[in-house]
Amino acid sequence: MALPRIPRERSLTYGLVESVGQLIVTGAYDVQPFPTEGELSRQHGTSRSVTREAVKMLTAKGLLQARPRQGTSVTPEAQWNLLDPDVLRWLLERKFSLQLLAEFTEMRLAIEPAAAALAAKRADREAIGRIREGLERMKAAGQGEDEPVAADIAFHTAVLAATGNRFFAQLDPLINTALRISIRFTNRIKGRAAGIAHHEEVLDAIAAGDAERAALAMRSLVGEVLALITAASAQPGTARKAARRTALT
Amino acid sequence: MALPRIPRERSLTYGLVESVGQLIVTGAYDVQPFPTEGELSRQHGTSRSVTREAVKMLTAKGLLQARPRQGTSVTPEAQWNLLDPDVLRWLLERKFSLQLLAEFTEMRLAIEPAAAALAAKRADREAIGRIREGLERMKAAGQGEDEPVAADIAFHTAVLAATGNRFFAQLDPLINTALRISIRFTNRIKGRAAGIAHHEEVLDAIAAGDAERAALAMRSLVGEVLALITAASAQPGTARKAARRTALT
DNA sequence: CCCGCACATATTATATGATTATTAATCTCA
DNA sequence: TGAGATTAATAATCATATAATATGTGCGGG
Repeated sequence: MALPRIPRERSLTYGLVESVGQLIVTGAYDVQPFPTEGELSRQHGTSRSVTREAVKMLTAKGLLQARPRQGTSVTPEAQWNLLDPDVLRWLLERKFSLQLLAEFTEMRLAIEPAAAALAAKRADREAIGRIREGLERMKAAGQGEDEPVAADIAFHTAVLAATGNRFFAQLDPLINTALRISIRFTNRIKGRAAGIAHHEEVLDAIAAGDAERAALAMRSLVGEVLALITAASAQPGTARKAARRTALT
Repeated sequence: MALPRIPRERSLTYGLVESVGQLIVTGAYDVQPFPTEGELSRQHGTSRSVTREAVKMLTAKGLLQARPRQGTSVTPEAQWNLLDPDVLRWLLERKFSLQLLAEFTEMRLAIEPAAAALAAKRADREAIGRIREGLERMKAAGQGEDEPVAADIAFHTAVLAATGNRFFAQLDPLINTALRISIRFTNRIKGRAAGIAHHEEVLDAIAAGDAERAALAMRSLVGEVLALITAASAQPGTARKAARRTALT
């Protein structure tokens, strides 16, 4: 039996991508210009090869652009590939804003009901089984920190996978990232019991093959999250507290 | 006045990213293993630095993974970042399939009606102006090849931008890519007059601030495209013809 | 004072060779 | 047979040199 084998992902290069990526999204280079390759190498104690490869990866994610004699620079925020899981994670963890979370949730509100409808239409037994599994885990989970979140995420992941559509499935890492943040935020405000009822309704509708009801149920589920977020952002002070809570390190 | 200044994007590295990216998505490495850095350099006549940087960019897009002693390998297709504009473009241009186009259009069917609704709710005058501009261009366009397509794309781009939501806006390059392919495909089947009427209805609803009507209009617009695509894929032979039409080079 | 051209210059882009770290595969020995 | 040590292949990293490319600078002429 093959071991799960932990992927490395902790080479100097990947480490540099992480650090510099986080620095970029937090706006560290909004005032001072982005350093040249040489400086960047010196600052992080890496060779130029490593630096260049990290810069190239960040370029592929749309965060940087480089031209000879002009130097490397941070691209305008509008060009960042927000749909890259790394970029979204850096933004949500390092530069959290209720505004950003709200915008993402608006997109979830477009995507997830459609996903539930597709899943219902497709009615793949095995896939539905995995959705049910996620729900059971949610119900069984205690008041710990990690397991309820993981179960909730597993539910949404299973729904996206059940669409049989590669693009919906691709949104999974993004929604996972955002959910981890989002749940941490909404759990304080609202108990989990109501949430479970909603999830149950989604599963029922999908299992029954009722696309329209599945979409409606999912819409009300996500819509409630969005309502919580927008309500919180209207209330001054909450944003700062939320940022503190979600910040890691 | 600063010239538009053509971005380079044609360095050896970017060229290599393009070639290898296209080779990967077409499945060239499904049978034979992905070459080692040294071989890849030799095959493409580039130095190891260039090769490594290109590999790193493709790694950032989720197409490759590398580990010492094991070599570089193509990641399972499920891990490819389909939401990266380059990856989607390579797939649609080099390994076109009606199935993929249909799946993407399913996602459009979830996204674009919601975008229209958000645009209507927001009712930003300037943004609506840009949507109208796209529509005017569509009406004015002759039977040329490029301008009608560009105008149609401009319309959809403007709607996404009018949402004021960064994530919807981010989907623009993806939808642009797919639209370029999609229009080329559907135009053969169906005249453009009906299309313009639908677009007009979307604009009217957004301008009137009627979110629900905007969503419905957009849904029927995109839904029609999806119907064309699924109808075509049911009809044998069409797929091959479509692939030939959309293939570049 | 302004324009246009050559030229210097800073920076990324590319090339090359060597060294190190990682890990799959093999071998050794109990 | 199996666990542990060894080997070897490969990416990862380092160091250095050269080339290409924009950007500024200064000079000459109008």
